[in-house]
Amino acid sequence: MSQTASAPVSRKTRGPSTAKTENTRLSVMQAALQEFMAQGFANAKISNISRNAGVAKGSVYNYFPDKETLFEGVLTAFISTAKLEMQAHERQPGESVKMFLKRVLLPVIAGIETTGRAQIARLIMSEGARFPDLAAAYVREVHQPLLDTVTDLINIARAEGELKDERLAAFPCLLLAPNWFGMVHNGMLNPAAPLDIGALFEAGIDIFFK
Amino acid sequence: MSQTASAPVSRKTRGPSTAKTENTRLSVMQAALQEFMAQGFANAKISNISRNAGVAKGSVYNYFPDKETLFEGVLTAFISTAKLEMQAHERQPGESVKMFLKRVLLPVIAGIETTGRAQIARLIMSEGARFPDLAAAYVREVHQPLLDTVTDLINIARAEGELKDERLAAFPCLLLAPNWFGMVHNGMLNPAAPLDIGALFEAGIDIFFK
Amino acid sequence: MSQTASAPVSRKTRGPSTAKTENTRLSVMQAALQEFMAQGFANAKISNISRNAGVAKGSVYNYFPDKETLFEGVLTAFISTAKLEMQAHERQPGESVKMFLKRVLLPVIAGIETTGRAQIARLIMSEGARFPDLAAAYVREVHQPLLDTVTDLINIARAEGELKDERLAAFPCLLLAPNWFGMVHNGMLNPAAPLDIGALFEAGIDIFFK
Amino acid sequence: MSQTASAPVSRKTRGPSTAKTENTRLSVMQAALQEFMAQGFANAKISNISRNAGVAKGSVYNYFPDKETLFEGVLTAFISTAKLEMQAHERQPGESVKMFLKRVLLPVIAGIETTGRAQIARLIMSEGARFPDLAAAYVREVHQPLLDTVTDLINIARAEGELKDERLAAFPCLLLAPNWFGMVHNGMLNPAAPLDIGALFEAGIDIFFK
DNA sequence: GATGAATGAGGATTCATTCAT
DNA sequence: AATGAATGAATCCTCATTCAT
Repeated sequence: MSQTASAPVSRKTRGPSTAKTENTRLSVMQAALQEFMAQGFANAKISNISRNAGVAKGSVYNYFPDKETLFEGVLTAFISTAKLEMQAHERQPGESVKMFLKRVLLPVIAGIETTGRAQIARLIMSEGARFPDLAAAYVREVHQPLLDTVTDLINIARAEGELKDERLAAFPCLLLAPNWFGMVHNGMLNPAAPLDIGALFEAGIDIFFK
Repeated sequence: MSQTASAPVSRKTRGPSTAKTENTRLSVMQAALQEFMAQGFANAKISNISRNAGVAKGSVYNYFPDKETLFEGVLTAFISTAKLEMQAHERQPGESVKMFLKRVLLPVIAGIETTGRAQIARLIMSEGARFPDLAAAYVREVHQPLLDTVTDLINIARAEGELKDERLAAFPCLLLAPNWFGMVHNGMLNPAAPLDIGALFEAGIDIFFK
Repeated sequence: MSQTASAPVSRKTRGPSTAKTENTRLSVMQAALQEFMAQGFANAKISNISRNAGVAKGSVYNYFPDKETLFEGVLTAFISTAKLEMQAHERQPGESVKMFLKRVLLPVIAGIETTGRAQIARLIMSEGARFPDLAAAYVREVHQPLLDTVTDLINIARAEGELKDERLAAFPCLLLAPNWFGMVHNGMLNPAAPLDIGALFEAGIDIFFK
Repeated sequence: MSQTASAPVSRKTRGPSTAKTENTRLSVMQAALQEFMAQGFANAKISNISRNAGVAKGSVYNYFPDKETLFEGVLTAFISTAKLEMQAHERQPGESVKMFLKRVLLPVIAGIETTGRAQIARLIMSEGARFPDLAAAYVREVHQPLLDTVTDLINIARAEGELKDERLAAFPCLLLAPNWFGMVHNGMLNPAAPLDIGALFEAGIDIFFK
């Protein structure tokens, strides 16, 4: 990294440009994500993906050896994207856990439908049973970290006397359950009358934290 | 069977063949439910269903015109089965809503995985987006009635002063959210480490009701 | 190689790039031969050939317009290589035809598996029906010359009284038949228990020449 | 077999007739054999096979799970057919081994091209390297039994003093080598000028047996 | 009604070949 | 000349559905 600007590292290799290649891969992945989210794995068509990506059918196979790998690859990639970077946030001096949750976590949850996170979670719900590795990746990358964070906060609240009830500490996932119900409701049970997941989550916070 | 040939009862609409037919229809439906629950709609094979039902592949089509109708028919039928007959229960004199919930609803929820109700719910979660009518039927027959019952109870608890917080009354579904999270967890996120949904639900009751 | 830079020989048709080009062509041909021998025509992959040749896939097409031409080109070239240079050898004074065959031809036949000749012959056997031109080239360049040589020798042996039986003269190919059987056996029928083609051929000589 | 005509055993089961089914299987197998012999495995098209069999493409898969199994199944079946039933023949009193070979084996070999045996042998030669199980089956069912028979006869001829030379006893396959060369010649090297394999084989017999 | 062989539309996948860089 | 990503025709295989028996 001590290299100065006078040393142009990226010398184009011969042949097709690397940039174009990366664009193609990205197009394919985005088109695939759309198709899988809209149709599910079994109903998704490679031909739809390639068409929407603006490439030939065979091009998809230049990047992923088969449909299954494409599915897992795309989902895994977007799962990483979906990671909530909670650890970057700190409680401010004198801020209660409840306030911290509302300030930091609530906006994220409230935007779950608009950022695509709910879509991914629903795809995991739909296909997780048939793609255990994928589900495991989702849990490892997204669900468990969030649950761990929430668990820590609950324990802190207990220690600091903010939280009297020990039940939530026994089942921290209760704090997140409203989100899951909301996503199920909005995507599967009754998409015509979607719930406001932010409101749901906030109500939960209010109840759990007295 | 003690009926002799001398008693040829006139029957245009009902006969011995009808009973056999009904048995066959039932075999097909049960086999279909198993297959759909295990594989999802797209991966379910009519041939598996007919084999497990002990009939020929073509016979399935004597009862259901196509796979989709079979799916919706079977699910709809078993959804009715899954209805919780809460209305048959009454609060006992002096019983709090909380106690009533624990006495009547908790056992049902606790057995959700063993009675097949969770399986059906998960199938709705997996396929609901692609079968809105089915999802609507599930909501109408199962989810909404339960939610209505719970809502009523919450309102009663509020009215009787048992429940101080008005948030639960605003979002009664919060009471049921833990169940949904549990079903998602056990079926899709981490089947290897299933949660005790009964315990989860009970903890929720304890927290929500003080 | 001792030529210095101060001797820029004028060469319009030949240049440094030509040498490089020839090397590339040779790499491709060798890799192609290996691939075709190992996989047969239909199963051979251009991508394997280019990889093993250390060039890009497209470069193969700078030298051969298509797979078929590559196949025939490579085989034809190596067929020439496989030519047995029998005509360079002379019978020594007093040497019987039988002795001459054992001294000159037997070693060649005995080494047929290790020199790659058997591999090429087997490729001709596998693909000859689909590439008649190739088979014809093989016959013209390799098989027929050997057969002619052998025929001449048999006639000489007959004339010189070394060979009493006229049947071999009628069917000189009988002398070569053991080789073909050996190659079929070793490559197609039972590669796990290869025959010693040299021994087979020698036994044939011994029997044919009394 | 003591059953009289008054006991019609074959009662039609419900559904499609078994006879038609067997016809279909046979059509498919024959069409497949033709296609594979004409094109080799890799170039054979299932669509050609089904068309020539007069059935739908999918019907082929009712009998064989995939192309490879079809190939091996068909070949294996016809290999059994190709078995030479030599053991049914006995040397007549006073008949020399040589005469016996000419009376019994020669006609079979002479008709090798017209009975389809040569075609099958050539298919084994073409594909044996890629289908070792098939080659093994051919050796086990066809080649080895014939070689064993021939070996026995050679040993008998040796024992009875008809055959002086011990070389043939050491390499009995030499007796069969002319056939293989003939098949290679006629199918792969020079189909335009086919050899008379019967004449070739007979000349071999004459030479080997003095 | 029951049967299961036959059907063929549909979709995943391969790979020789092209061509912009 | 060299490169290798892009192409798409070609082919295997699946499986819901039909229908003669």
